[in-house]
Amino acid sequence: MKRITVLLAEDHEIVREGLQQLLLAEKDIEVVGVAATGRDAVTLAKKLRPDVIVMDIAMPLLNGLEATRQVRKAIPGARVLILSAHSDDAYVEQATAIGAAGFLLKQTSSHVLSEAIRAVQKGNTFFSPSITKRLHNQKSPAGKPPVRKRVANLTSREMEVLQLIAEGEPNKQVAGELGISIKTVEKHRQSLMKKLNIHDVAGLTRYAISEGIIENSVQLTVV
Amino acid sequence: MKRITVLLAEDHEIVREGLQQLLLAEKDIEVVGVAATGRDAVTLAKKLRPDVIVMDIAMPLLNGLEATRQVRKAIPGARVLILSAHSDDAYVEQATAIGAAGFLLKQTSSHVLSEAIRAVQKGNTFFSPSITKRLHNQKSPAGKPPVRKRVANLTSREMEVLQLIAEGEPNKQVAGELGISIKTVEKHRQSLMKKLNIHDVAGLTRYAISEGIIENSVQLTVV
DNA sequence: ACTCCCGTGGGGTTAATACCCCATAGCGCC
DNA sequence: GGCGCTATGGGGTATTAACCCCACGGGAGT
Repeated sequence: MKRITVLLAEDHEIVREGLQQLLLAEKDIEVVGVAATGRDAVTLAKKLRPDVIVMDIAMPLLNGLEATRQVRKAIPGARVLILSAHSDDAYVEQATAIGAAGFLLKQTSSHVLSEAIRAVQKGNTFFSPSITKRLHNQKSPAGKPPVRKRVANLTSREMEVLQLIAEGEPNKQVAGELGISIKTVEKHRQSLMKKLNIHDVAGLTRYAISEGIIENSVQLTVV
Repeated sequence: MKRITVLLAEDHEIVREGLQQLLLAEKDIEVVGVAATGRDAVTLAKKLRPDVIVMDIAMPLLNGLEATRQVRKAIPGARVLILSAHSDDAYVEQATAIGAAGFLLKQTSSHVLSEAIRAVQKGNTFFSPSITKRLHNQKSPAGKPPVRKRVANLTSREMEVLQLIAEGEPNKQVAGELGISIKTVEKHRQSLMKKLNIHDVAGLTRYAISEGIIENSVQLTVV
């Protein structure tokens, strides 16, 4: 029997290994890779080509939604199952917009995880029951649902840079992690500042938090 | 052999069951109860009297720190191991102040969890390495109380400056509004950076938001 | 009385940022 | 083919931030 290969992207190691342990009990599922950042998730997804990618949203360096976008750009058929602690409408909406195959809340029962993975692998979609319910409630045909367009008109690269800025990284470090020159980072920085009409780091950080690009109070003090 | 009895308090079911699965592999540890809210944790702790309580901070109804306080009030000898995604100094300080036996970050390796449980059960304390390091940097005596200084307690002036920084004002503007010199603003800035162990504007902004010093949702487009 | 801390300022250095100029290459689109 | 956009880089400059040094006066403890 061919087992379903899974890439697990979740930044908290204890949680990640817990999930791995859970999936270990499923005989038809095999975790072939794990990632602690969105960037690693993208890299490993290209390399391993797993059947399903289980992707947490709140991750350092590159958040799960942006990582999903990049993965699906590189591998159009990739099946991504979003795993999130929060069920903000903006998250769900973005997830579906970028072609995520499912959206699972962390507060749902754990045995649902394997079900969702199987469903997604088959080409179906899988959303947490509470989310499905809410989507239906909101599917009012009347008027205009406040469908806020993504995040301004930022490009994928600008979103990446924005996240790293909001996580407190100086341009030099951003450049190193993205493998580009400081000048290019500066360019992206200025572009997104112009687009957002926000011209200081504090404002960008507040924006990133309010848009869910990063979690509130991310402590990245490596020290 | 008497196994160490553990009460697991964590609101996200998937994560909780993952942890449970992890602990299932440890032959000397037995999870005798689980709780999804702080209130349940307190109730179950009184009823089950476990050797160790593993307590997440972010939980509905009653957060983990407050739950810990109540548990230790009812059961003075209770051993509580705090489990948190964030390592804010304020959290750590509060945790030690209310008599938590340990503080574990979710981003530490999972096998540390069982080690920490064993240490705590024996009456020792257990803190994540990175936290220990930081506590030492803040020059606490090597004695029993790991910390006694008010770590995150800023002076009112520092609080003022922090708010203005987080709102995106440069030092010059802050100085103007407070009617003091730029040099003094710089001084306050450095003082609070040292106290919070946060050394960039983005981090200060995140901290200010997480502490409720400024609002998140509002866009302060002063420019 | 004496120390500790707070608030107030000044002097520096080095690094980083915000903002201009410029260019090349690739891509989709009409 | 040209147009717009994206991403990549380089050259500047002026401002700001982060981090040292130093000082003085005034309250609050002990």
